[in-house]
Amino acid sequence: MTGPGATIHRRAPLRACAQVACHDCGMYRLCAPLGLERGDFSLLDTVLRRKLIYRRGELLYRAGAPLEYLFAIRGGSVKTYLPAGNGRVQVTGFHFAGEVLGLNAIDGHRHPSEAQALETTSVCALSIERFEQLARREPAIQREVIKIMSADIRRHQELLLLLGKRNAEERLAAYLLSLSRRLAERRYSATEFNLSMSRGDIGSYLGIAEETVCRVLARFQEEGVLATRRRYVRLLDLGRLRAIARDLGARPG
Amino acid sequence: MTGPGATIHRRAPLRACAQVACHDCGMYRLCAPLGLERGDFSLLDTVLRRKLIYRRGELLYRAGAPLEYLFAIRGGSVKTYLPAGNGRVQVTGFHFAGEVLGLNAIDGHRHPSEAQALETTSVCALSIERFEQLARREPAIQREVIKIMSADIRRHQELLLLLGKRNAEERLAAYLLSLSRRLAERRYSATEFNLSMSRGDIGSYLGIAEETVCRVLARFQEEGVLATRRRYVRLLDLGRLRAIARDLGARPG
DNA sequence: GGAGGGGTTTGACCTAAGTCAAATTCTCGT
DNA sequence: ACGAGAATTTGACTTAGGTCAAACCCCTCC
Repeated sequence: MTGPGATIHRRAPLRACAQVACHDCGMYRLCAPLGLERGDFSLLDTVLRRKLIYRRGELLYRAGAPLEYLFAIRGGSVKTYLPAGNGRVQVTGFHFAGEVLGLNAIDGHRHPSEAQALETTSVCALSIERFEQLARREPAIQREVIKIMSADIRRHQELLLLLGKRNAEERLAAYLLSLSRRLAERRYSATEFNLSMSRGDIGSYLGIAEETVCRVLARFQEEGVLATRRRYVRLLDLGRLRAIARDLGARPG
Repeated sequence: MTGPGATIHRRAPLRACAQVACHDCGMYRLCAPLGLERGDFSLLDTVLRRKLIYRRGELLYRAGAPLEYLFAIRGGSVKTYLPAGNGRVQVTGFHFAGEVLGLNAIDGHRHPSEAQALETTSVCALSIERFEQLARREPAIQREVIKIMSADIRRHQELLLLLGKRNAEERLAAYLLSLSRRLAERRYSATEFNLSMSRGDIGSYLGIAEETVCRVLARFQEEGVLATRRRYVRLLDLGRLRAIARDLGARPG
């Protein structure tokens, strides 16, 4: 009754809850020069914030708040979003273990966006003052920041393309593939995972209505491209999904 | 016959064709430490590219090409865009005097987007090798790069908001206000200017069809919000335009 | 375990904006 | 100045996807 392609009944196995090792973390190259791994706890205390665990729904920072810490996600996931005036929000990204948050506030020293934990999430928080002191001395750190920001810009550009030029099916297909790729990079299954974000979040991120997300997922399911049950997703036909996304996930040269 | 609010007849006065002084250029803080202003031409030659003038339609760089130069726009305007598969493109930005192009290629060392002159445009081109040599020694340069990239990210986020959450009228109103503000910063008129980009470019940038751009502009004209004749635009009611854009241009704090 | 509530799904309806096509107006090179 | 071609505008028609509303399904908390 639960063979490949069949509808998913009952509850699916939950994701493993592993955290990234420091070695795999996007902030590693920032932390390493600070000697944070060597157990220098007096320094560690001045750099790290106390609260390192956020529950589902808790905020890492508010939009407009002064930049105090850079956050590296150790485990869990976070959404970032911009307030869009009328109480609505535009989700600008979903972030997983190993990613760094807060860099987009570096020049204004104020967070342009807000960050909220999607599930229980543990982070390393790096004091911005400390960070800047050290960065001034250590050009390698700055070069890392530039790399991270550059990658950020590239991701934004892909999203721009998605929002400007793709219909709902293409957006969702590209989204699922991107998720799949990012999870695979973290050694999770590329074809079977739990979404930590709601349909509404996905819709906001992709610029489509919540209901449209549901409808397109239903259509994909009818066509045998994937199976969903609530937040659990199994991708059944990656080839077809890529065709729908028109190779947005493909990397040239 | 040509009073305020009236239709524009015949040809409108052309914009003044001033270039920014080095002092007002976004690359100034990058150039200054290199001593480029002091007439050190032997250094200048190793850093600057020969061709400094691009005609309308000429490319500054192609998508996928290796990063060779950073470009600072001295005068004129440039559009950047991503190839979107099917031969179509997504315009990702319009750039004016004082802005720096190419930074989004810094970590990949390949241009993710393509840049094309919208009119006769003069630039300073800074060799990336030279730049990186110098940046390694001079942390101040890197800090400037970080600032410029950070501002870039913020602009992208505003655009994301526009593409994800606004209808055609709101997008166009916000676009015109943003143009107006940027031109005013460069000491042009905030209410009267020539667009250097086509309706198609605007539509691509805003994620709407060329025809929709025309129709919305026509509607604005009927309502007395602005007057257009071809690429010449006069904003007649900034208040109303801001209301339509729902204060996207407003700066909090 | 039952009530409550948030997230999800589905249906009906409607509108903003896309597409196709043709007319018109400029621009630019010769 | 002229002609070719590009950009813009307008119209007619179509449709993807938004909105509103109701049902449903879990999950949590008491």
